Amino acid sequence: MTSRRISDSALRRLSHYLRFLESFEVEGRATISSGDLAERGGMTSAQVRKDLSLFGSFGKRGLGYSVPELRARLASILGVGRRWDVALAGAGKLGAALYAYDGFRRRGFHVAAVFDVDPRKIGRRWGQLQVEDVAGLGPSVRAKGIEIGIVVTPAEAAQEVANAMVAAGITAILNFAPRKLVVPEGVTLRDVNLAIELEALCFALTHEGWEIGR
Amino acid sequence: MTSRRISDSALRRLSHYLRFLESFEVEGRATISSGDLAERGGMTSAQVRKDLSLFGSFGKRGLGYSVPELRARLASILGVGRRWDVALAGAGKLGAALYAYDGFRRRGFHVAAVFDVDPRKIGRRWGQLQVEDVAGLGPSVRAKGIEIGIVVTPAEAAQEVANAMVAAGITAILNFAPRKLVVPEGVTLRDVNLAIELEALCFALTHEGWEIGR
DNA sequence: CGAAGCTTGTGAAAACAATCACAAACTTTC
DNA sequence: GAAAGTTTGTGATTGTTTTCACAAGCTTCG
Repeated sequence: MTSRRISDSALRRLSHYLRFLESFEVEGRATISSGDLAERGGMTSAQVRKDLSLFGSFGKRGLGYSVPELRARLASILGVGRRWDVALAGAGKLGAALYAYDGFRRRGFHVAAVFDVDPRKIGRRWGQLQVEDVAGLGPSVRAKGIEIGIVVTPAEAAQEVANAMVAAGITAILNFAPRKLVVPEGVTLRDVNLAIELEALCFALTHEGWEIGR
Repeated sequence: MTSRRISDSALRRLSHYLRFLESFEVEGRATISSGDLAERGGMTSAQVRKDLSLFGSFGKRGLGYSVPELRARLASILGVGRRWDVALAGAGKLGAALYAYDGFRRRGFHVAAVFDVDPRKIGRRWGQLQVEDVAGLGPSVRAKGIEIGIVVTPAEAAQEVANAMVAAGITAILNFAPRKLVVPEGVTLRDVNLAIELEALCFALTHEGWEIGR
């Protein structure tokens, strides 16, 4: 196992490149230069090339990159070519919004199970699914071979739910609860904290003239 | 105004410190050291001190920081002491979830207007509010003195809505649409792109042994 | 084919961010 | 009130990420 490392910013940029390439492909473009990609995303061409060079050399000097090839390579690098089954913990409004979010489906993310503690919610139909009791998260996740968990519970319940996910073999968690979760080594955790994003906006409004870096 | 600069990571950490201090204050703690804060947030004490020192010296050597004082200082630095009025563009499921999200309200963010293009949605009651026609965004935002915009439209509509917000004088935008928005100098834009977060998880699942930095 | 024109891939340099380490200043203890 | 113990604030150092800059390789054109 060659243990290497990529910065979060670089990883995000790869996702952006993929999106740009998809739209360029729809427009029927055959090749594209690092400069074009950079312009589209507001970065520099050197950065695009450095990012891509982390994973090999896909371009042709004098010509650029083949749009379909690079798109396929990026998809494969990011691991989005296939369907990923996702478990949603928390059948509230945010959970429902994510469940219905078309962008996920289009990217291959498929909500395969929804859990909640609330007896009034358990058993309700969500499309093809039925909201399950979070007490049965482990067996259900294992049975369905789910690999990704999304935590959309209130802050108080988040850690417990994350523990259950980890115990069920999930090694990738996206957390929306405004609480710092602790997960064991080997489990990838990402946080989306809406309050923090808004606070950054407040900061900008309050400190005109300050620049917020990278 | 001295134009300075703060890194995005440092700004996020300030938000975290604020949250930690609030919970420490509830627990009745009078003072706290940089080491305690660091432990709570999984960073180093030197980092905590460096972050805080960007805005002054609030601590007492040998003792640490006064919890209520530092809490107040951070709130003031971040600009969260007051109420902020927010315009929500997009009355879909995600918009509804954000509207109902209690974490916002508790932090002083108050949705003061909701907009949509869909005639079936326009006019519907959302709590105290009524969904307005996005065509009237400018006047309504101006009349209500709204300073923060949240874009929760489909990708295709996002840029147009952002333009309208900017034209209406909004200088801070939080964008949930999976589309890179272009805003003029002086407007702060932050993106929350759920697909990108999930793709980062896929990357981790696909590349076991790779580390995702900072 | 040879020259002109692009564009990649990548070492080297620069910019930026995190950590170290320690003097200075305070508190507590005896 | 002196000594021991804490903890801050910050220069210096180390580590990471971005940008620069250019040789090498490919395409196009006459």
